[in-house]
Amino acid sequence: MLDTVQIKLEAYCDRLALCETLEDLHDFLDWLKAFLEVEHVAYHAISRNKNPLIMVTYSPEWSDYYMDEEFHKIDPVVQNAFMRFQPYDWKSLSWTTKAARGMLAEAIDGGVGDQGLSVPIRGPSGDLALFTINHRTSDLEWLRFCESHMHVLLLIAHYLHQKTRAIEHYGEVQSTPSLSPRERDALTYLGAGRNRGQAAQQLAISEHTLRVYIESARYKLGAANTVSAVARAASMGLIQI
Amino acid sequence: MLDTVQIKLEAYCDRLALCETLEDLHDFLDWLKAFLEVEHVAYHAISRNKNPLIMVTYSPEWSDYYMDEEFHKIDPVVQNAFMRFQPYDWKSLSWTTKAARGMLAEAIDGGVGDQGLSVPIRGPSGDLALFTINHRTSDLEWLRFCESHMHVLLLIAHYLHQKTRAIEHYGEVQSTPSLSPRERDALTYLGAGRNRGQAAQQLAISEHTLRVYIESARYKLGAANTVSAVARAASMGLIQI
DNA sequence: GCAGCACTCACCATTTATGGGTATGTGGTA
DNA sequence: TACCACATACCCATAAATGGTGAGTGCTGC
Repeated sequence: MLDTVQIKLEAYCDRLALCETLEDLHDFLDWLKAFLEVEHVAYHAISRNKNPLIMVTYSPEWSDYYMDEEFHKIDPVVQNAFMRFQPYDWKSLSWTTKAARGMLAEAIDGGVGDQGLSVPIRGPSGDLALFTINHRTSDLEWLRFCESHMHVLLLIAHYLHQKTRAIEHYGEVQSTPSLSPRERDALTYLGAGRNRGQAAQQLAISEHTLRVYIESARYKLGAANTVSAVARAASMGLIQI
Repeated sequence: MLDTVQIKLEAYCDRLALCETLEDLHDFLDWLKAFLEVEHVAYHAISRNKNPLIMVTYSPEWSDYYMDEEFHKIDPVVQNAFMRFQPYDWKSLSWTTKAARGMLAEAIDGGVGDQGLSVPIRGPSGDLALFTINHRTSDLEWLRFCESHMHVLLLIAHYLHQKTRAIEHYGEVQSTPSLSPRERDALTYLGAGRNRGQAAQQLAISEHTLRVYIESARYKLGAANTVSAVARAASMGLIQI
């Protein structure tokens, strides 16, 4: 494990720049694992417009078993990704439920190290990814490693996610539609729990007019109904609930 | 303007660590402006549970005018924050609309530099902030500055946002409710545009049962109706649309 | 072991939303 | 200047959601 903070980010970025496909990225993770001198690195991406993307250096057996068992639904590491901003140590998570403890035990049997640090990364439209480093060492040494590498790990996670987005064409496909002010207003009031009558009253327009906005927004968002339209607008950040 | 990449992040973090209130943070921005040797720095935070938080080193006149005119609704810099992952140069934005061009002209009259770089930062629950540096110089010099400081600016933005979240107690106050798996499933299908009958069918449960989940989720989320519940869950990131 | 929570199923009357069609004036953009 | 997107307004038949009430099983943490 590296003892110094001075990991050459240039070397990292240069190596990352060589990647053009997901296979390249997978090779890159192996390289990164050696570069950081940790036992495993992992990258999980969750995006609404794409299938989940998982790239790990864990054994295929453990990965497959993890997915078959749908462990992501109980894994505190994954669950916390939705709530955290700062990178978090696996030891800081709540492993109280029986299912979580069982999974952890199986993971360690499957070759996963007991020390882990996960870096959440967020992009537009609810785009969420998790970059994880995993190792097997003493608590003290791990703590020192994490503290001294925090800056670098944040940047590594950011650039890795950026590269993945570029390869997967995340930015292009999203094409966040632009809603008119009135359409935003309409969806905002509906999202706040008002029904159409109340929303129309608060916007000082007729309910009929309000409906035009809703349907227009629904069309723009490609939503099948009002619920979906409001949900999409909310998750895209087009409206604030 | 600094010519080298070697800004001491330690100095930055040490200075930031001294901040305990929003006033401190405002002073910090002034310090940071001098530290980076740029004309202005700005921080805008948008969170659904909080009032928008704006801290800038622009003149109070321009800031007030900006808010009075609600320029954020037409400002391409702000609008792009919702769609971008990477830091973006103001020149890369679309200034085609008359309103945007007019605002830009007024901004420059108001003391804002013509060169700008904005760094979007995202936290949990749709939490979005924007860290901006602003200057008045040649395109070439600005480009070199931005390229050479990209790493540092990303980290500065991250830590600044982290500090702001800590001071504003973003993470604590939110108290994101925890939905049961079935409740999440129910809201997810509804958010995807299914009606209750379809959602129930896909979950292989009766429509009556589905309703129990919806109402339970609505109660947990404090939502007045289904639309609001789905919208809140979506904007909190509890479900993926 | 018990309390609590998650999950499952059922009915009925009332309120609300939806889909589809049609029309006009205004503002900005190409 | 021609066109397009936006904002405004209306009707009607059908489909869907809501509110209130009740009850049983199984797992889990204290």
